[in-house]
This record gives sequence, C-alpha cells and structure tokens, in this order.
Amino acid sequence: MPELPEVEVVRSGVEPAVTGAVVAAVEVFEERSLRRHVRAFGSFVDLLVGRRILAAVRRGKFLWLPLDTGNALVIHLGMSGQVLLRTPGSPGDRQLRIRLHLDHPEHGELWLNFVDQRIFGSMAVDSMQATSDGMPAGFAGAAAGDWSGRIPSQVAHIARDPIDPAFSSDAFLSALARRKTGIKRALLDQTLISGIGNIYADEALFAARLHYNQRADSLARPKATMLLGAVRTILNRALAEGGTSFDAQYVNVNGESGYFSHSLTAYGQQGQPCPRCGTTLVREQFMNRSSHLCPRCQRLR
DNA sequence: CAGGCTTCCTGCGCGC
DNA sequence: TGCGCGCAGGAAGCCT
Repeated sequence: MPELPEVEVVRSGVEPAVTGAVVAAVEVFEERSLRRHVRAFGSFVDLLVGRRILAAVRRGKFLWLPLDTGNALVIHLGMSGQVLLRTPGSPGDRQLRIRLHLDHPEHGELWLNFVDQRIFGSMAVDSMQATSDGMPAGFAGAAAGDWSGRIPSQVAHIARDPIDPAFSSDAFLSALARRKTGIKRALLDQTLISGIGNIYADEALFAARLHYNQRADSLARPKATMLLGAVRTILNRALAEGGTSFDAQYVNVNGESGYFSHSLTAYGQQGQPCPRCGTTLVREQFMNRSSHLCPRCQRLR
C-alpha cells in the first residue's frame, strides 16, 4: 500500500540516520524477506557488514541505500513494509523480519528494523549500473555523490516517477497514446510511470473524470496531459501532508506513515456522495482489486 | 511481444 | 464463542 508519498516519508525519515553510518551487524529473522536478493551475488549479511551507507535514494516506490562498495541495499516495502529506527535494546517490533545494527558518527548506535506483515516487501543487496539517460537515478534530497548517476540493476527497468525532474512528460504521453490497455492498468505499470498504486490511481482518475477501463490510446493529448497533472497534484499534496521529521520517524511506533486518508476523495469512499455531482460513489472489482469511482462523472466513452 | 492473469503472504473483520 | 472465509494489493513471472 505504500506509494510514492509514503515511501518518500520513509526515505526522508531515515536519511539522516543512515547517511554516513556503518553497518555493524545484520540479523535476518525471515528468509522470505530476502526473496529479491540474488544469492549468487554473495551473502546478504556479508555484503553489508562493515560497509558504510552513503545516502538514501528513491525512485517511485523503490528505496535504496548506496554503499561504499559500489553496491546498494535495495528496499521495497511491498504492501505492508515499514522501516523503523530504534534505540538498541528496544523491545522487538511485531513482524520484525530484518534488523541492521548501525553505527553513526553523530547519532551513535541505532537499529534499523525492517518490519513487514505480509512479506511482499523485501531487502536485497544489488550491484549498481549507470542510468540510461545519464541523469540522477532517483531522489536523494540535497545529497549527491558518485552514486547519483547509478541505479541498482534490479530497479533499472522501473520508470522514473512523475515528480522526478528528469521524468519526460513527452515520452510518457507518447507511450500512453500507444497503449491499448485500460488507463488504470497503464498508471499502475511501473515500467511506464512509477510511484502510483491503487489508491492514488483512483484519486487521479476521479480528478480527471476518467473511467478505469478507458483505453489509454483513446485519450486525446490534452486529456492525458490533464491526467498527468492530476497525478502530480495528488502526489504532491500527499507529500506535503506526510512530511515526517527524523525525530518523528525515530519514535514512530506504527510506522504506517501515511495513507493521509483525510485527503482521499474517491478511494474507500464508496457509498458517499460524489463531491462534484452528488451521485453515490461505487466500488468495483478490476484487475483483482477494487476501483472506486463516480459512475456519473467517470463514464466509459 | 504486448497484455493480462496468477502467485506470493498474513491479519483482520465479518457472517454463520 | 469460534471457526473459516474473503479481502487488502505491489510486482515478478508466466502464459496467451
């Protein structure tokens, strides 16, 4: 469920704690949380212990911590993943899957707990490769370094997200115009545009008055441009509402970090009147998940 | 080869 | 009260 804004909250929250820290030890409590770690590349623990973390970078819903070896610790939260910072000796978090013991030159020793109920999330150490366009691989706050133009290999196929300065609106709109699939499928396709999940897809489609199954190639360019604008507006609003400080992240117990539900006008609002026309909002099954929409404002054309 | 379906997962809430 | 089922959905991988 974490989408771009929630992952960015995690990134900005852990950034001060991990940047410059050395990994002193690693505990893996759940092997399935390493599903995306390629064992042939080396032992997850061995590739981390003794290494210094250089930054915290995000593209879409993917987060990675570049290491002084040139590799990166790749983190994906999946459906239910959380990254929690803890004082050493703290009582164990429920569903704790992996723990990193960090030694930070300023903050001292701390634990980075990877908690994940459904185990759709994962951690992996991966090699890095140059970005195909030579631009910074993702968002890293104000930080920059040799790692900036490099991306973990297993993230290389993920498209840039719409709030990335290097995101090409033109290329996206052109690709959209060639897609024969439904517009919601396209929005959720992380190789086309990243960072959008079920919740913000529904929000953006509501704002743009589009039915989830409207074919992507049927949208006139101005309509597609308007939809992209709606996506950006919604993601930026959630980002503004989700800002969490280092201290807040440190003590955050539930760590769910958002779902900024007060700003949702479509998702989960079935049965409520449409804010535009008063028609009752509905929930429909689509792609094995639910879509929330106004049957009057968002008609299939 | 684009498109789309299946699979992986656990906790919670609901109905009987 | 307790059991079992349905539901939540990100993304890899497979099939058509």
